[in-house]
Amino acid sequence: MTIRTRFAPSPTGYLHIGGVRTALFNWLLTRRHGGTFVLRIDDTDAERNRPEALQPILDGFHWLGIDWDEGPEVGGPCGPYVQSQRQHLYVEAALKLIDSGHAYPDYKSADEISAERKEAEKAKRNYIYRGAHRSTPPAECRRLYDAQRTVIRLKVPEGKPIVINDLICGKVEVQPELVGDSVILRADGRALYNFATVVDDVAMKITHIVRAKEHLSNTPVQVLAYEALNYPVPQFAHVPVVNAPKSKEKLSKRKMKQFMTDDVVQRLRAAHAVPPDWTDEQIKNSEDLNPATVAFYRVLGYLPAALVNYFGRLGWSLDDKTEIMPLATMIENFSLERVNDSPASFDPDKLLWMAGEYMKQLPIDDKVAGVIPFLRRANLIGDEVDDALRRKIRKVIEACGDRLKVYSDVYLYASFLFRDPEYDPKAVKQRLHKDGIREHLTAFADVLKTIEPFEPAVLEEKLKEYCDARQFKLGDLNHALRVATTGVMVGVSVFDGLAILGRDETLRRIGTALGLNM
RNA sequence: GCCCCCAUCGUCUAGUGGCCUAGGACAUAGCCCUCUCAAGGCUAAGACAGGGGUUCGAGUCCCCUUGGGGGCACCA
Repeated sequence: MTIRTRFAPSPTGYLHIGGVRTALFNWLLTRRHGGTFVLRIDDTDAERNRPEALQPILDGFHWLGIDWDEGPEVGGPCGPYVQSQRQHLYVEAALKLIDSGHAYPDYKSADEISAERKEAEKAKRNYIYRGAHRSTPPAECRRLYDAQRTVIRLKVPEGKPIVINDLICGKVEVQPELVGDSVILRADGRALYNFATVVDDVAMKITHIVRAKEHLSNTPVQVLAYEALNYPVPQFAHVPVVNAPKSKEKLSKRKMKQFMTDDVVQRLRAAHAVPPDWTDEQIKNSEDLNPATVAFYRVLGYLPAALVNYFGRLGWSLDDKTEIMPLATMIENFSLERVNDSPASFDPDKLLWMAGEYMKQLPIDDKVAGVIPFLRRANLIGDEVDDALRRKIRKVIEACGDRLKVYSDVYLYASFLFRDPEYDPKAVKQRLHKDGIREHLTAFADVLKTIEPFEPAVLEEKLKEYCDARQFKLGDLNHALRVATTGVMVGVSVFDGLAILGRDETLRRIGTALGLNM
């Protein structure tokens, strides 16, 4: 039997990290077994559905390299893959259930029910709803419904427990008297999630439903729907939710706000990932560029392979040691048995570490190609990249070395190589206002005029010579050179930096720095 | 309130009754390297929620307690 799985996001405008992890598990399982992965858009709730909200989700998957065999863009034999276009199927199925005695129309108003529910809550009684027509004969139910449309409810059969054999949670039993007769179709014919998803999963021949644990409580109703429709119940695997960092609560945008640091805001601005007139506060409250979304990591220049590896390891493990593994290894070895039973907290620190590991392994040419869009967006380079510029970028990347964990790190370490320094007053005060620095900087500038070739190793040698001869602390002059030429205290090696700047530019900047009145 | 699920270092995890004096990774701290920042090397600190069973033997199986999470919709 070949397996068929699906991921069914609702179009919210962004791809959430928790969703990606679930999608990834589905995808890995499917690729492992050579099955078919279906992407379906669950937009039954019109209020949540914005037409432009789908593309960011598809973009996110494309970027991560998670592809689907059937769904939007690619089509397939079970389409359409958008629930709003399948409404007639849900109506059809619901009517079938009325005729077979598994469902009934219900005329009690939502207000009345919620009032009863509130009352029950107040009295600390459990509220399980059963509609008036649950014992009305099917033909009569149908006559009533045809005469006056209303909501249709699924009739929960009493007597035997509902059993779910979950691939991750094991056997879960629920007593039917604890499950209310839930609405499957609204009066206007729109289906509810619990019903639409079953009808679609049946129509799309889904064999394995891998989804977040929060759906486990919905599952009994869905199982009843399968049984009522007389379809085989698929395999369920409820994966534990992803929690917020160092937290026991589900990951949410609000919980991630603390990771919108000033550094992040600066990078987002530099990359022009947000409108220039936004305030810091607006950026920090952004809906789609939030540390709980995939797009956030994309605009900061995380490598997609690192995200896939990280999320693949969140809640699943290969063995007792392996952290970094090629995608092929993950696919070959993925199994639901090794998915943890308990929730896992998302750890941005570990993700960043992993991003660095992937960046280290990336061939230099790929790094150059990858960093160019980031330089461009920040206006550090223009649209044209000629050979000379490409060589320079290559040198910059080499100089950055392992400092570059994500592409936006280039802003931090190497911006000065593409534009004039922005002198940080603190750096100037600390490094340029020391005793003797001005004199030595001036004198060493004369040395720089004669250095040949103007390359890192030679520069380093000459600086050492200069300092040794005058018994001056090498570090002090070095730091001064850095601040004079870059404006800041952190960056690539001073010698690499000077060599890339070139002699004339280096001397010009030292001159500027010496004239600085800060 | 009711139902369901979960429980190993701060975090991700290994552990499927003896291989466990509980292993690895991130983060943390110290030292080394060093022109800053990274990277790298070495070291340290750090966990079986508690209580009962079962067993020759329990992190591992069972029960209870506690703690946490999710759900109880004409949301998905």
